[in-house]
Amino acid sequence: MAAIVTRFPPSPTGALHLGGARTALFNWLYARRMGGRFIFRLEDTDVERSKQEYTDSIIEAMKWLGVDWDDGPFYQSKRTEIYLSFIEKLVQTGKAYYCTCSQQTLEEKREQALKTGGKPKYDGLCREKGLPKTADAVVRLKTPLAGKVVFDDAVKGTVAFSNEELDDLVICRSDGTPTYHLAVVVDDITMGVNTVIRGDDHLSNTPRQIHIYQALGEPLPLYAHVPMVLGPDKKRLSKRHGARSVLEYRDMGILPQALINFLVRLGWSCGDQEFFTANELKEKFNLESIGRSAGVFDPQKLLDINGDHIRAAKVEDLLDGFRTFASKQGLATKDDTFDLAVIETLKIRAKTLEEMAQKAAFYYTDKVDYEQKASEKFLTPQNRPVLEAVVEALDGLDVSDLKAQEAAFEKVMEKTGLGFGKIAQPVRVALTGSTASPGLFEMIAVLGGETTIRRINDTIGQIKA
RNA sequence: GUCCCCAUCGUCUAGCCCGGUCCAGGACACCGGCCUUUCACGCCGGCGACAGGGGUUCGAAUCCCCUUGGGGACGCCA
Repeated sequence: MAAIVTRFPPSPTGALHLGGARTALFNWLYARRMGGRFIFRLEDTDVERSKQEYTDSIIEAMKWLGVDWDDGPFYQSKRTEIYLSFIEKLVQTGKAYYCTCSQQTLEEKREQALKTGGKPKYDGLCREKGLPKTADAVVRLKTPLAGKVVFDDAVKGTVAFSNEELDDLVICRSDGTPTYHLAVVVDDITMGVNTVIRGDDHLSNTPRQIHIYQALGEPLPLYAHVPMVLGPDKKRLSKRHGARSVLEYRDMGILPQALINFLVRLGWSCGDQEFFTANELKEKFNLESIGRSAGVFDPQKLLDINGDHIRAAKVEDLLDGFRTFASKQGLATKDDTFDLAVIETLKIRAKTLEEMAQKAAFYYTDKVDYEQKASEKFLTPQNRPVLEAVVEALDGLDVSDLKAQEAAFEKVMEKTGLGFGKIAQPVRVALTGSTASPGLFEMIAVLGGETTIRRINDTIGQIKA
């Protein structure tokens, strides 16, 4: 059996969004799983809407996700001659013909047909005219008038379309450029693509493309039409649903492996397993377990799985990302040892890298900002002696020794007659400004004895007697 | 309008192909509780679904039909 060849062919008319990213992932994973090849191609035949900046951002997104391709990127805009030769061949063999119907006439006919409840399809006016090539002529494919197109889709099963539903589609525009259907088919044929995994919005385009394959006498690829990704309102994902671009998720502090995990699990399953690494996916992904119905994108679940991936990651692997977000928030991070220790205390508490950096702010500040509620509740005159006792107990102590810290706090408990919680909270607020933070001992160990004592003394100084 | 696709908890899904082990399992969210120095993590428990109607069958979430609902396509866009 021939090696599997898949491809991801976005059109650079916008950024890479979640739906597209999932399609890319499926194709990539399937090629990897089958030991095949994965091709990356840019369908930029729409000169009006295609932009270089979109191409750049799509590539950036692919790289960020770690989706590597074996061939490409290919640009359709550079392959015009190839398409033209195929179009020529189709005309030559009588499988296609020139058509001079004006766009306006066509548009009117379409509207008329829609109004009277008919099918808005081309009426085949020029089909048998044998028109010569002229400046404003388009080329249309001669679609079979009867019979049906039947194909076995890897996710939808057997799908059939009656040819009577289809019309003679334009394969070459009057300006001489090929249309989408022609270009895709020619590309897939010439690039050896034999497995087409794409959104099921293409399902009804498939019979048209099959006709092109057949007119060319080429074998069909295996089709796998995956269901759409919908927004929370059950509508197709679009700009209205908030953050769309893959890169925006990166900028929110989502880990690429988490986004991959999330996206693949949206529409594909492996029993009850929820957590996957990319490598695991390369071994397990298959076409059979792709679901048949559309799925709603749930940001909450993305956050949750991202938290799982943060927790599963080694602190070293989180370092760069953490620093990016920390500096974005104006934090001056320190040396590796310190920052790594910070991450260690925060990784089970953060759903995103952004959140982690926010929670880390107190580690890097000189002046702690006390939350008003926390301050009112815990930085009270009654707690002043407690804080003084803590300073005394911690003075000169090696705080990296958690056992020693514990012993020191026990001394404070004895001296004040208070439970640990009563002592910990004021200290926590003094150190972080907040009532919620990492564990007291681990935090003090990271901060160091000197900083800890200085902060508590600062606090004591601010408590009104 | 026509054609195509789809239909299990609010959401992602397992189960469906090869009917009985499913008065339907897991996860997110939500609600309790435990753990505990706070928060979080973790653990335990709760809430919560086979769209409706007909068949077929001893028996249907699983097979068939219809209805309804949702999505998609119908371009000299991709």
